[in-house]
Amino acid sequence: MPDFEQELNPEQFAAATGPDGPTLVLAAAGTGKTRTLVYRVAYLVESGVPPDRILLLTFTNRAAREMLERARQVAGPGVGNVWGGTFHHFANRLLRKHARQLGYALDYTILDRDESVSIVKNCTKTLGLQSKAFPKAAVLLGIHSAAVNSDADLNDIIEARYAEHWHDPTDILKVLNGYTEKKRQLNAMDFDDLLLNGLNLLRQHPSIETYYQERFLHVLVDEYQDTNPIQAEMVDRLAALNRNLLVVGDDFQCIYSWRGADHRNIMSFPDRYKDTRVTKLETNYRSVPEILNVANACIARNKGQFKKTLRATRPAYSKPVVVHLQDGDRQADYVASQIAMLRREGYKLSDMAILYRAHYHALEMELMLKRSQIPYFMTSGMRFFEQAHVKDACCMLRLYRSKSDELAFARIAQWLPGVGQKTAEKVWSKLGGTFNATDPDAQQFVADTLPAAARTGWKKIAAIWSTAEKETHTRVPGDILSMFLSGFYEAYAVNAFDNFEKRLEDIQGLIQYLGKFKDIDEFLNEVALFTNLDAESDSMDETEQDAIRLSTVHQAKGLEWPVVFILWLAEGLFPSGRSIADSAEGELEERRLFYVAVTRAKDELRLCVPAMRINRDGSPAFYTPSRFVKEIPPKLVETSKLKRPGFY
DNA sequence: GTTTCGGTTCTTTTT
DNA sequence: GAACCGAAAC
Repeated sequence: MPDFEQELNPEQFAAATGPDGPTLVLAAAGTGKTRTLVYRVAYLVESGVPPDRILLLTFTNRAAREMLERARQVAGPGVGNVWGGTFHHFANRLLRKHARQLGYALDYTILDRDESVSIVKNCTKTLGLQSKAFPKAAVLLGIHSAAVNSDADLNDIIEARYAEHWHDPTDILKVLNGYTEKKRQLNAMDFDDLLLNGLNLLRQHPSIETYYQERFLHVLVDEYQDTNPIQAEMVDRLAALNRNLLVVGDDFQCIYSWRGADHRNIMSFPDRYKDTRVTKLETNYRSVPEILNVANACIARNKGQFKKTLRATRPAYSKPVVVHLQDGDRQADYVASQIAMLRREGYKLSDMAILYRAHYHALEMELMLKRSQIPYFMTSGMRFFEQAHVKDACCMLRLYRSKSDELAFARIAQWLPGVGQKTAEKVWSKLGGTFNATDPDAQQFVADTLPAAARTGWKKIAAIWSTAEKETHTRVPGDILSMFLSGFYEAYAVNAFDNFEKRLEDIQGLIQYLGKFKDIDEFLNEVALFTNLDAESDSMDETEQDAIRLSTVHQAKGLEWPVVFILWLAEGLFPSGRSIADSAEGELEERRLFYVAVTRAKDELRLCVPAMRINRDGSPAFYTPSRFVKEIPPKLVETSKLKRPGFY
């Protein structure tokens, strides 16, 4: 039995070893929130709670994995049976078991963004509504998603968004109803459906709800400030019987309200659970006091929050530096030279991170790192599993395992010359909506139905499934993809992509990655939910090299580095122009985002304030410094103006 | 009727 | 880069 009292500070100890019942842990940044959760899980297991009756909901799958790994080190191997993961992941797990109750087949597919967009586009076209004046598919999906995630009425959302440019909601509703129907027909769910259906399972089927209420003796929720109403209701329902609900969060760090997160969930928690024990974690172990001073000054401007003040434990070090720069290139120069300097001081590249508001803000920085041959990791805007070639490979597996995956069929068919969307649709309807990839007759039928130019290619693809089926007892999942590469895709990729080498390497990486799964189905059931961070921490790259991290602030949530650079602190960029235009709430959330960025840093913080940016068309745009920089009391930072490159 | 190709436009944040 | 649109090519 570990000595909890010795390994935790009094605040953490109280939270980790507290009695049953509703508990709210207000954990300011860097106060050992993860540590507390880890020890709470370990404590529960040590106290005799069966691990598989504990549910730990986290913001990323990686966070759950890391916490459970650490808890295992404290409390032993049994911890591995704790249910852990994101809300989407958990809902998926329930639905893979019970989706029939809601009218889905259990092998439903999960639609990613692109697939959702193209379905909505088709609906718009079918209804004859496409025009310049009609909202684009992505916008429609945004409305739909906002309605689902904030548990609001579509009409209200439409009214709020189109207060100025009024759209008749009937057409929008028509399209979105079409989208819903099509998803049903495809036996598919989008990300929002996972959450909503997961909740509906509990709402509509008392026996299922009771089963899980009894099953989970303890429910723990991380990053509770970023839950939306759907997620909050799901948690409330799951914990309703045993009432052993422990939520951890920091209202200062609520940065996802744009996707329905409502920090009122955390604010009102003590009201909803009258006997809540509230523990505050305010002792910060992460950052030097100079950084905390900046963070505290920043967040003090946001009113209406739980009062928390970060208390420093580390000795004084040096003040964060505000650097005024001419433009993005100078900014990149500056950061590169600082990296070199800090490395000479003994920091590793993996001790440093470069954070920014939006992916495209990293452009000059990335080029500079490439030129200087400084290795970097970047979770780019495009996710690994959303890239065309990776989806191609996945569809190959999907159609092998499913007889009704229209989307996978259509994707595969369109690799073939002379086949586009229409032809793919026709063949699929002639198949009667079902296709068995390993059935020679079905393969032949498709060959006969396709245009002549497509037949050679089709036979190559079909042969892969047949071979896989025949030799399946000796083969691991990745082997199908190896055959796919050599038997078809390499030749295809060379003609289809200019950077085909990179893409083929990615598929090789995917083949490696598949080795982690029991079988193809286990992989396919969850692939749509994998994020870059998940894939990365599973080290898809076999080379674990020292590299600097480039990331959006959102993706940096929960992480920390000794050295942090924040780029593009200019009005309109960070804070983002769109956000502050949207509503008064926008500025508050941007400020919380800045707070999150600042509190990632342990030792060194550099705030970069460029004055100019070259637009895409080559014209210059001039910027004033970010309000968040101007708000910092001058005595809390060092300020330097860099005029000429080379003199840092 | 479909597919393919080439030129144009625009980047918030993500499960 | 990649999504969109219009026009050429099949």
